[in-house]
Amino acid sequence: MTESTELLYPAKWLLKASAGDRVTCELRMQIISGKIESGAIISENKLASDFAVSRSPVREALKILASENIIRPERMGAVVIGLTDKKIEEIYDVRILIETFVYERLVRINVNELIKELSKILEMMRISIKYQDADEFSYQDLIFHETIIRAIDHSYILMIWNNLKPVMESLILLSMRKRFKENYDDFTRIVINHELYIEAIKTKDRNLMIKALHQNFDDVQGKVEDMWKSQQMLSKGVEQEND
Amino acid sequence: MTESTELLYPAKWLLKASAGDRVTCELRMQIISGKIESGAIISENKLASDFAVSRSPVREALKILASENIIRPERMGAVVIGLTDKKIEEIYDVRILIETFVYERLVRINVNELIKELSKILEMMRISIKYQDADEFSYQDLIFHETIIRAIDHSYILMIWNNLKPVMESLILLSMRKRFKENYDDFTRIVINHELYIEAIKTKDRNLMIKALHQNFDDVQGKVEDMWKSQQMLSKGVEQEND
DNA sequence: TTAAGTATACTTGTATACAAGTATTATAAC
DNA sequence: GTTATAATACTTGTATACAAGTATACTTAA
Repeated sequence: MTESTELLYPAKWLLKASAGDRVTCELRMQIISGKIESGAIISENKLASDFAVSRSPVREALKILASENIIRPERMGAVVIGLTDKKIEEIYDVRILIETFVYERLVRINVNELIKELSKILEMMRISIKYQDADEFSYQDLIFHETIIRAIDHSYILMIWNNLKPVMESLILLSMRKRFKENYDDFTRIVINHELYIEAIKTKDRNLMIKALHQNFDDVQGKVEDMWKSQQMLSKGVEQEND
Repeated sequence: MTESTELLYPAKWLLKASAGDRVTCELRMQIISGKIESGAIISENKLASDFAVSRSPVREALKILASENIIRPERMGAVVIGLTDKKIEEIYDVRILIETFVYERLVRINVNELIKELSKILEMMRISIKYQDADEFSYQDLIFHETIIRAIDHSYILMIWNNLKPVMESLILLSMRKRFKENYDDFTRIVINHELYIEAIKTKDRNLMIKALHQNFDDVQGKVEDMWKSQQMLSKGVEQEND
């Protein structure tokens, strides 16, 4: 078995992280990128030796990935589920669901601080694009949406976001890295989309909000799916020649 | 410190469970019931000796309870957050959110099997009431709603439910036990509410669905809150007696 | 009495050891 | 060759040991 020592998850995001977190993030990336294929059976001992850590942090990682539904624990070993097209659509179902809920709350509160914060993040996104830093851009993109969600101070909506976030993060990382290489023009449009977001929140025009939201997701969803499929092909390309 | 050896979580639900699960469920009940008060600081070592297990299953429990937002890990020890009125309202926000989503899907699919399954569960609920088995009733109540959610085969909506479920379970257990003793008549109304649910799904009348849903939750929400507050008082009263 | 520094008793994170159970493989009987 | 049984090499769950870091308390100096 050929083992690539290259890490998929940004190393700088794990500087102060525990071994458990490192294994969790890296293993998640390997599963979602397709480096570890769906259906594969993984065991704690095997992973522990692969990552050169003990079973303790690996157990922690497997518990988390199981709660994210990308692995399924069985009698002996866990089965890798990974992501399907259907599941990616479902993720965006939930994002639209909670962001719609959030917007309904936002129109009833003062959003001045939020607008300022979002503008700042958008500036950061522009810089990330300028320097072609895909990982930083992904980070800011996620923070943008998280900031909106946090604004309504709703612990269980935030909980849903937190449960969704890691898988989203992996997906977006993989997608953005590819787009920076092959579809650099996409990012101009993404920035415009986010400007629309801010405008919709500022004007508190409900219809504009809904429109911006769906426009963003409908657009992004297709893109992310395409990119993800490409990524799947890419990673499988090495060993797969049929079709 | 006075320690009650009485378990809050139904022992029969943990017959084949691991020590980790046992600690998780019991600790969750102790926090939500108020037996362990909000603001209390808990440490792995202390809990391990309290539950007479090693730190391994305790660590597992704390990770889960932290993801449920009822404890907050800090530098040294974790702080008990527990549930506030606001958080209980938020739980029901999310329940309404996802069940509304689920209903929108249900009107587009065949619900014959679902109706049959729900009718069966409702029968079980009636038996539980007849024999005044609060724990069994709570279980069937949760299963009723979970069955509806599972019917649309949506992994991320189900994930939200699964994240919400344990805390819901604890809340409902505490609420139902109290109501069986003090508000036995409530259950007639609960059964009628669930009959309405089934009818709304069967007829696929969207307005009836929404109405049934809100009627059920608005009603239950107030009740659960009241009962929860009473439970808080109750458990604190007992503790004071023991001092 | 007060302030600073050190000793001690905690804490978590990780590695390792052990027990109990399960799947697989090898062996023996037919 | 086929089937039943035993040996084995795995698996997870739990306990324990150890390392590194942090808060607390005590001691000592001024």
